[in-house]
Amino acid sequence: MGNESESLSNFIEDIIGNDIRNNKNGGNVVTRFPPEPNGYLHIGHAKSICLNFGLAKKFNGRCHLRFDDTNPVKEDIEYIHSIQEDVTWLGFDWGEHLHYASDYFEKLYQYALELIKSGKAYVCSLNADDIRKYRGTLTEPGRDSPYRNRSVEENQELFVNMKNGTFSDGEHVLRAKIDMSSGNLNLRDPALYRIRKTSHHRTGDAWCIYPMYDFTHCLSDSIEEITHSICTLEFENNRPLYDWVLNELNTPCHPQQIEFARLSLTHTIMSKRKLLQLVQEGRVSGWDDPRMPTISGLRRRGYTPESIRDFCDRIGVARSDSVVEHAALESCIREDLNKRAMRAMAVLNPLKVIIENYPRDLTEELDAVNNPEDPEMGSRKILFSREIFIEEEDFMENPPKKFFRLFPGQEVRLKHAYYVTCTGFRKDEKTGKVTEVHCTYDPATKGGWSQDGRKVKGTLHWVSASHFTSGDVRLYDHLFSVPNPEGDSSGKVFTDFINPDSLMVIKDAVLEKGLAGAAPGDRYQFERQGYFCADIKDSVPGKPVFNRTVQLRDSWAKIMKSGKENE
RNA sequence: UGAGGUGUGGCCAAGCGGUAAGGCACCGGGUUUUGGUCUCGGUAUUCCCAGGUUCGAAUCCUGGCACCUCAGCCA
Repeated sequence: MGNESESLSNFIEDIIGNDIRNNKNGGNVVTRFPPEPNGYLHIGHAKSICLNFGLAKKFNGRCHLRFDDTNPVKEDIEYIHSIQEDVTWLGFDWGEHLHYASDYFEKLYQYALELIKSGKAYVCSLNADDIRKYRGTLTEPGRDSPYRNRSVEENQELFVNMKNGTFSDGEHVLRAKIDMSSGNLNLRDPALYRIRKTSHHRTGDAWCIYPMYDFTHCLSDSIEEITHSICTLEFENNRPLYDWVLNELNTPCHPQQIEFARLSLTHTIMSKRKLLQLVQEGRVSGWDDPRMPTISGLRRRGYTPESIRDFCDRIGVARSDSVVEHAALESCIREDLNKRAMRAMAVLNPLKVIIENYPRDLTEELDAVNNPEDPEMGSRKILFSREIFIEEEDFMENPPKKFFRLFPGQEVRLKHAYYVTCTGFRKDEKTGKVTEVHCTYDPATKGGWSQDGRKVKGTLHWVSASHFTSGDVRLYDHLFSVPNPEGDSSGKVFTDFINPDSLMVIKDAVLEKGLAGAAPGDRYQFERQGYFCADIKDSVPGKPVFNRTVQLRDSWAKIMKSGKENE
């Protein structure tokens, strides 16, 4: 890894660079990636992972993986496993620094006691509804809770009893005593601890009170001696609270919170809640459905870690809200796979071609280059015979202008094989569908070359009709048919925009024989079509199943499309 | 109408007072046994708007406008 060229520096690197120059934090750089284990990681997280681990690498520091597991009702061990797998797959290593906020529960509890002792926190016995009413609104200040002035002793006793399970959920809450009239609502005596009589996936029933994000995150950062705590823009309003907690308490250090814009991608969604909904409602096959923007979905789709890292590099890091076009992601995987994917021929919608002057009982072995971009990948043998399959769309009875594939009288090249000329075809009288095409071949063009210098405009991929393997091919498209599925202008919800054609399954496609040996996860370019990956769950040698990662650029399709639009 | 942010081509994004990088997308030429790749060229007289400072402003100042975030005992 790491062959990505050093991307242009961003504002965060500038800040850290300055800090190092000023010997802040003794010149150390320690970052962290702090996911909550309540869902699978997605491409937006990849941006954060690349940023945090990338910064650590660039400045010779380290990056921790820390699970922000303070809400047992939403979290699960399954997510802890998947997150570690995904970060590792992306190519990053947290070394010894795998941490859990839950490991700090005791320390956090002591800090809370300290805050109570100094009169900066109190137990509030208002119910959730009343707390909201007392909070005021965006434009009106809030009012002090009637419990705001309980004595330190009373607060201590109450809090200890909260911890001991004396009370039930929602009866009390520990609050910071800050400023009920602050313009920043986060400072209007935010809740620090709540009672939750739920077992935690790691601490079991050891606790019945759980700390809130604002209390936990800054202290966890400080405990781990994080120097730069990087998060997304929506936490900007929480920064004053982050700083308040660290200022009021006696902590190891005071990390600097820096916010950047989260990633949005067109034609998909990034909300974990909505992705979970897609999974739960069975709209997709799971978190790792190849249409999902999750790391596991992209992996199954055939994306490489390198391509995702390159993408994160290209999109940059800034503070303005942005929506990156999905085409930018596709460009990255095409560039990567063009260089490394083995070529193969596969016919998705077969149309039989009979080469009339080719001997009936002859089978030839022909050489096919594995990757024209990389001679070191060598070549393979492919089988040719009198009857072959070509792509249905590569033949037209009445072609439009500039169609240089097969049609009556036209000569084309069969890739790696021969020049053939169409002499006729058969059609189903009822459907009007072409059922077979007849050609003659020129024996002097073996390999696809003509000694007489005769040029041919079209080159088709093909597979011998008596030498092939069959397998299912899954053609994926955008999960959503509109660029911004979140748009609720017309009262529609995101599921209304699900693309009904996001998955098209081709049963028993005609595949070059060698493809029978594809191992799960193997990636190929099917000539003239796109990049495909043998499914890591469903593909087995001998009966392969391929997922289309991305199509090749198709300027012919573009011409046809714009032609239709201009009609 | 409170507080905090952001506005540079279709989409990202550099730029930090010296005369608009780069990528994606798009358009056109060339090469090509993938209508792929590669390659060459084109695409912002202008940086949300209006004033001002300056020899000189996307960069500094003033005033507007637009958009985003915040009223969970979620993170």
